[in-house]
Amino acid sequence: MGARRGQTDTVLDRASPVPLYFQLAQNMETAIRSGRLSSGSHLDNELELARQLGVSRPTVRRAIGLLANKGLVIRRHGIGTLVVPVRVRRPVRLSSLYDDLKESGQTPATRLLAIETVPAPGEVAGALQLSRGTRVLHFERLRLATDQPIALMVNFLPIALEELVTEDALKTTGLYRLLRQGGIHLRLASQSIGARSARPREARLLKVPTGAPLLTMQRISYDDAGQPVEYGSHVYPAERYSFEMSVVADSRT
Amino acid sequence: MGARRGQTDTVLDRASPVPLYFQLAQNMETAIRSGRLSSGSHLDNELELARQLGVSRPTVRRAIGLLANKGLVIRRHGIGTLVVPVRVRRPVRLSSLYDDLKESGQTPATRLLAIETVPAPGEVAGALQLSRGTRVLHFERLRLATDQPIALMVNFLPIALEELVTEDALKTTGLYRLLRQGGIHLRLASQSIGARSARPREARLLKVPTGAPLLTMQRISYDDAGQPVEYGSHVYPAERYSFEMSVVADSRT
DNA sequence: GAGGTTAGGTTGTCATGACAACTGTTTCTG
DNA sequence: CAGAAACAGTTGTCATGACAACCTAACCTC
Repeated sequence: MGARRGQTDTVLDRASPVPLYFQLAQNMETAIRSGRLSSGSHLDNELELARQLGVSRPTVRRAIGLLANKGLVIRRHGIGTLVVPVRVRRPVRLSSLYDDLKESGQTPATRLLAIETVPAPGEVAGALQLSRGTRVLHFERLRLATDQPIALMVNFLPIALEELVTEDALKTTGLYRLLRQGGIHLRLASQSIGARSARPREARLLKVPTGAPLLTMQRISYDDAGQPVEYGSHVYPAERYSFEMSVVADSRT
Repeated sequence: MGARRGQTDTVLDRASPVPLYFQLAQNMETAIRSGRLSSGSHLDNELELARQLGVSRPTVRRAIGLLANKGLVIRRHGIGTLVVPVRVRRPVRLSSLYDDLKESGQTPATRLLAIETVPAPGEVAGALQLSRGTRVLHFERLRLATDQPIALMVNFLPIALEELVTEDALKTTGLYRLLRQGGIHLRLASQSIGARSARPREARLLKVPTGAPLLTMQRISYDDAGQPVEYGSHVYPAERYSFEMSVVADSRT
């Protein structure tokens, strides 16, 4: 016996606080990444999936919509939904380098070079929407992956976060995880990626020749309420770091 | 007389082929960017908006969802939806450099350095899912903004597009616009942003010193059907170019 | 006055139903 | 045999209704 099951051999938990469409999307993503749903194959149609899983079609559509936004599947009007060839992606997102490294199996380490409060320089004050000279929390970290330096990060935060972001905490945890633990939910960031030559101090710290090409990123992060929470200016040795991302075209879905 | 109107002084056209939620999202985006909806202010609640506009709540939600994904508004459960401070954004998207330049008021120009068919190098063959050595269309362009070189772009396309992407067409139009006109809808791209030093030829073309830092981008674009359509390898002089983007955190919306 | 409780308003989730629009195939027609 | 037309199957759009979860502020109680 046992009900006829389709391609998604999953069980949804209606008692869970996690929404059904989200559970479903995760299950499908797992199925795709594990190869249970092979590249290029058609998904069952939406009505059929809804019937199999005992949910409504909008719920199925919403789950598939998430996957489509991630670029894992492609919908085609009149045709169906197909699974995209899986590729390695490191999407640009609001997560910490620490998490990313851990996920990829490397052993991350942090050297805290400085932590102090300073008057905000002009650019920082503008970014954090403070008046110039307001004292802010400033720190500088050197990030290593398997003993090789991969990032030099300078950060400025509003002074109110001084108690949350402490010296000890920074040595063992990434900044974003810290903020999340403190109940601060980052929702939005604007960032700029560029390049320039390594200055002598940077070169020494990152163990590259002076003048070597560096990737640079400036980022301003905002929380739930739209308040700026962090200004970061990071540099990465170009031969050891790059940004991978997948981009989905504006489709009206 | 005249019906009471809320913050979105808009008219929706039910006869238009453009979906209502999309019309609404565009109207709201215009209102936000023009300042008619000021930063930090609350939007009317969803039911109220639905009533004002004569549409259903799901339609309003979908429109607001689009804006939230773009980072223009932030939704807060139990609170409402607020307008995010407007900032200059150049989101990473599937558009052409040509379009971007035109939008920002510069006068773009293109010098076509080469166009020919060649056997696909290994990396290109892999990207386009062809067997190594298959002939592909290859071309190289130098892009200028107000007579200053800002990008050196190398592209490889399947040979089938030879008739669409011609020498004359490339001189006057961007590649992406060309493809769109040819009925090819790009839906997805995976790209990698990095940096390295300028080689002599690149330096000469881009008018920077040899060894100067360059931003690099590799991109593979896929169409509707998930087929790879283009492989591009571009370099930008770091002092004249950077990637601006806004990132929205994974929220379950 | 401080703290907990309640009420009202908001977004979040989910179901059901209906029809439109698009695609590929089959069938019909000339 | 070729082209046009009908058809079946799919995703796209939109409406209505209901309840849950969450936040703020006012109120009540101690």
